[in-house]
Amino acid sequence: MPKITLPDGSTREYENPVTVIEVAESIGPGLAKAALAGRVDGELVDSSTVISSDADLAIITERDSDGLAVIRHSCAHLMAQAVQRLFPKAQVTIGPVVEDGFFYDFAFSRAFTPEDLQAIEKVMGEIVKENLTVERSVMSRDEAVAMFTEMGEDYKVQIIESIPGDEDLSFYRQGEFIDLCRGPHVPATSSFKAFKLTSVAGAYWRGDASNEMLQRIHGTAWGSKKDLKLFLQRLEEAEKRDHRKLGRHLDLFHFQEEAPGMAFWHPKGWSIYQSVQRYMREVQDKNNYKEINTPQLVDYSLWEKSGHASKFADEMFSVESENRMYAIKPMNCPCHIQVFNQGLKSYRDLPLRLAEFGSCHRYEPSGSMHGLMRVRSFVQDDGHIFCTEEQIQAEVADFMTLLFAVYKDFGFDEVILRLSTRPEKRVGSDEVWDKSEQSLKDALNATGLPWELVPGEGAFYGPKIECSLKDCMGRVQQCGTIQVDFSTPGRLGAQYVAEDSSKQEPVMLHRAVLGSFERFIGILIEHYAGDMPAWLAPEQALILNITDKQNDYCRNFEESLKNKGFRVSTDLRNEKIGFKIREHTLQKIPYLLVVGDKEVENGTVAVRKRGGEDLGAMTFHEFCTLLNQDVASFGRGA
RNA sequence: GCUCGCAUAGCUCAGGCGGUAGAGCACUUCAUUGGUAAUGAAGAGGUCCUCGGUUCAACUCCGAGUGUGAGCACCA
Repeated sequence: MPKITLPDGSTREYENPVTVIEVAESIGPGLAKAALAGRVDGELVDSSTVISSDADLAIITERDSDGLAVIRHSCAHLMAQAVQRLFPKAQVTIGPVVEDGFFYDFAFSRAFTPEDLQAIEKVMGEIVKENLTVERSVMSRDEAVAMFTEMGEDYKVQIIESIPGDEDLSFYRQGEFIDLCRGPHVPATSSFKAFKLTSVAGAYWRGDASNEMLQRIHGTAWGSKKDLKLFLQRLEEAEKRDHRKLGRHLDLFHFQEEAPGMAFWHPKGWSIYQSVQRYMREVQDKNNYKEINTPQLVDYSLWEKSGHASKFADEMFSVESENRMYAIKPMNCPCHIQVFNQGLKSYRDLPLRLAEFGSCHRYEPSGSMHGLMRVRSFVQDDGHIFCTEEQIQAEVADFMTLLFAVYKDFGFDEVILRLSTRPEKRVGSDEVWDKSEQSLKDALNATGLPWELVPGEGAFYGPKIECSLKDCMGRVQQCGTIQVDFSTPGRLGAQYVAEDSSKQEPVMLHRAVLGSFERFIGILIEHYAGDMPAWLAPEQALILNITDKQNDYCRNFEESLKNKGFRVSTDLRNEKIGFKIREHTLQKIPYLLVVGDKEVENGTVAVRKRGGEDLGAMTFHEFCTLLNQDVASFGRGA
């Protein structure tokens, strides 16, 4: 006689075991119709699940984020069924839910075309109309293997064989289609209201490049047609923020065939770059980093000693000159150790924080390059902290504080934090790994923000924290990082004299706040959709005349603002004011200063903000105050 | 690197059963001195990514290369 407690705290008693859907029916027919699944004592289940003892129950509908996940997961099955109706020889593999949608990977003799996608979508619609019931069943591993072998679904057989233990497996059937699945799923194929197949691309079986390539079809599914439309609009808006597009329109940088993966920075883009660099230099100074600069070309032997040559030789650019092999530096750490190694270091010198805006080159795989986000030539805001084991924790904590302060100035409040811990192949004792992982964990916990643990993904020399931001299409881009390294200092002979006059190896912390200037600026452009805040804007204000009678006044005003250190220019062309306003608004200049006879007479400028807001007439002094305040606020809260 | 797609004027894009191409914006010139998102007119601008092949003829068809897009793999 189960007693069901609903989310609002009310309870209902039933004579006999009931299903989720029966409970929904007893509450109301509308809810029963909308029910997609249930959550029983916190666990997601099918709406057909029988509840036989007292339980907490929530009815899941499309309004629930879990409900949306159920729809999407079921939609992946729907798509697989449609694919197999159209292409009986296509084998199914896996079809999980991803952000905003789902995908399913198929093994098929050829790639699917956009026309195929349309056909698949059409068949999906037909299956929805057929209103097939989705039924759960349970089978033993052996039965399942036999069934899929019989069906010729080799990939499913592999999946089942790789599931450990001999627990029973659950399956979902709708019409002629059956798939191995944990569920839960929607009760019937009529549950789908809005879906769309978005793209097709190759993907390796089991994510391993040595395996064959499958065909991955991506789709999206929503609780209503309206939500689907909103999503598609959101995608369109996001595309407009693409830094590659804005980089061209705003004349910031370009790429060309002769230098793949290497940006040509134009005056305006370089201005942003320089502003970011000036800012970082100041931050580093304030935080007791010593800035250095090291060679671009270093004899190959150093990379052999550091261990990078053996691991990354294919990704390093090398140069031969006078029978000597050099590598263009792919990273700065070995060079920083060379600086550390000059002169005898004492424990009193630690922690020693060296920083460099270090230009690096890496031969990134062609398919991995992406605008400014992943390039072959980039500059890191690199830094290495040489310290003792005891100092790790405080240094990591300080770094995280610094990083958040910087991100805040750039207008980023949402940072994705991840901790990558010891990989299988590693150097250093477990004790040391315990300690360094713990230091990083403590630092992460101290931020008070959620973070994700990624076991086994650390570098071979130590664990790391990665701080990522999202680009306009929701792709996660790693920016800041801090990594503990117990290995490289030793390999390259770094030592300091301890209190007991013994020689000790320092611990090295690799750290970067922005990561690379290129990627970070790419992220910034997308974050602001090109509307750079005043402190970063290449041109902070532009003075516009109405007629050429005001030219001298405009030039004098420009000169005075430049003397105050502002980035200003004039547009005195013989064009109508509306035309010039439009043009410079499209160029996203923060302030447009209009000067006509009225302003000349009163010694003012008419200030128009980027968004179109009219701030009225201002004197030189008033405008300076305004711009100074704007610049001083950085990008906080923008 | 892998799968699939794409490459035409500075930019955004049309176009053609194989007979060397067009629009809008930008650019140049002229007129216009106009108060907050496009003044009008005229002009100039292209080895249709590169190299091979097929063909009387290739920007168009085929192949290779390069770059690029989406996804996968990689990311010290």
